[in-house]
Amino acid sequence: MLSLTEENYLKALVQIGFKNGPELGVGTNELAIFLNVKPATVNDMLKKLREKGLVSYEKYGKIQLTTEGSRSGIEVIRKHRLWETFLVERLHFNWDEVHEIAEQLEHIQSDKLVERLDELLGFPKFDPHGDAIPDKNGNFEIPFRKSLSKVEPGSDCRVIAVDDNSPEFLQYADRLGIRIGGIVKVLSRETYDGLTTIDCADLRSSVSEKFTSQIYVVCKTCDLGKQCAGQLCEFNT
Amino acid sequence: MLSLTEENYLKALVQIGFKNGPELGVGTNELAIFLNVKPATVNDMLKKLREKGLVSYEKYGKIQLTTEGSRSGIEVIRKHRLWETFLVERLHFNWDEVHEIAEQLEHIQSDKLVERLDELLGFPKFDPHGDAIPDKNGNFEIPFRKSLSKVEPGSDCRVIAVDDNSPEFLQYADRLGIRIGGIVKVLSRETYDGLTTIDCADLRSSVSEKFTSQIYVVCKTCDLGKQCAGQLCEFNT
DNA sequence: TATAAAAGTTAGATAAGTCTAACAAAATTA
DNA sequence: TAATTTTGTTAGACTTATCTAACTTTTATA
Repeated sequence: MLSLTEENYLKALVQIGFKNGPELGVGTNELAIFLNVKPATVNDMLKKLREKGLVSYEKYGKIQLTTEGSRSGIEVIRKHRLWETFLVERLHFNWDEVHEIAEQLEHIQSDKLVERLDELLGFPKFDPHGDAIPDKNGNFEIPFRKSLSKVEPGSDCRVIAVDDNSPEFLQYADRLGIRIGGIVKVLSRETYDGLTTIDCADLRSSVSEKFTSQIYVVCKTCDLGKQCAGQLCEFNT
Repeated sequence: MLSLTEENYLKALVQIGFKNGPELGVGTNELAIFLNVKPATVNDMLKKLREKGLVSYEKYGKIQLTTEGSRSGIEVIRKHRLWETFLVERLHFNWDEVHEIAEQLEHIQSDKLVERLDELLGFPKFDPHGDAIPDKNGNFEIPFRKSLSKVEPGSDCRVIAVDDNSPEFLQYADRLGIRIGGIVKVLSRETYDGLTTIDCADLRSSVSEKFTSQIYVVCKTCDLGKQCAGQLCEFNT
């Protein structure tokens, strides 16, 4: 049985692995910054997780999840994303309100509860931020996608995910008319600083690269999270 | 902000108050047994709760909840019972499976979540065990009711609540055909040991006083949790 | 390659919630 | 009412997860 804290460490390691590639391993400092604790704290916890067979690492080396550690971390992510989906779809929360609550709900211990929740929601593959929900075996779809910051001016695209779940970011996105499944027209981009002008839901906005890099899109004829059939898709290159 | 442990102490004090009458106060040992910890532990926690203005007690005296402590304890009970109702009504759990999970869910911090859940469920007044669910102001109905162990042989009655939420008890009740809202015919009772013979859902059973004392009923023509109009109700005396 | 910077480790401390063992007060009962 | 039992308290210790400060190893750079 894992403590809440242990679950958070494993979840963090999985999440950092998603970003950097799991084969690279994770450093003590990196994990400390991610979890907002001190490196010394991470070091202590690592010894405990290693004892339990959840991570492998040697002194001054990189941290790697074991199969078991990865399984547990992915399970926490599965629960988080299922609860977020429940909160938005069944309790009518906005997408910027659910992250904090799901941070609590993800630690509820009951396999049966998770399976029933999954069933209630119709076995969703993506959560309200467009992130893939692992199934009960830990498998999930990694859809073809592109960062909005890399889309050629002149293209129309469909938002399928956002990479920042903070209320600040999500409320800003809301104000610009950006939502999962919505169409964004990329009008132009400054070469100097990457500032991009977009049309979205009848609103024209100029947005920073910091912002556009957090948004993932597919071509506008792609279905949610699915690559276009054939070679016609402009994103498929 | 209360810790999970503090919430459990306050909830326990409210629950013991429901049983004994809140005006009596609660002893250190009694609370320790209820929470399955040692009296020394309770003593320490009491000092902390007193510091926070949640309980009042003097050395060697009885513990009393303050208004604020009572409000917090009732809120935890509200959340517990709403989650139990959700688990049974929306996720199709049996009544014997929900207590443990609700023990975890009751500590999720989000007022908005609780209100939305209440709304989703249609502002229920009773949970799957027949216990009253406090509303958002902490008010709840205390229905007129009688213990099955005190019902006169020859009477027909309707089960409205059970006082033991353990899986063992609830599964036993299930096997005998007892459920909230169901009719029980009391056929006879031994004066020696209180053993009662009942008919329920076409099953005849003999059940101990330990068992019948955990079951609350109204007269069979009473609606769930409501006293009969007029003076005709046989329980209304 | 020598040195400075960054990353990682160790030792010792703290707070929350728990325990045991010893003791003190209150309640019961002989 | 005196003795015994029950109830409640205190002191000191343990565990988990965290910290700071000092130190070591690795990496980057001048």
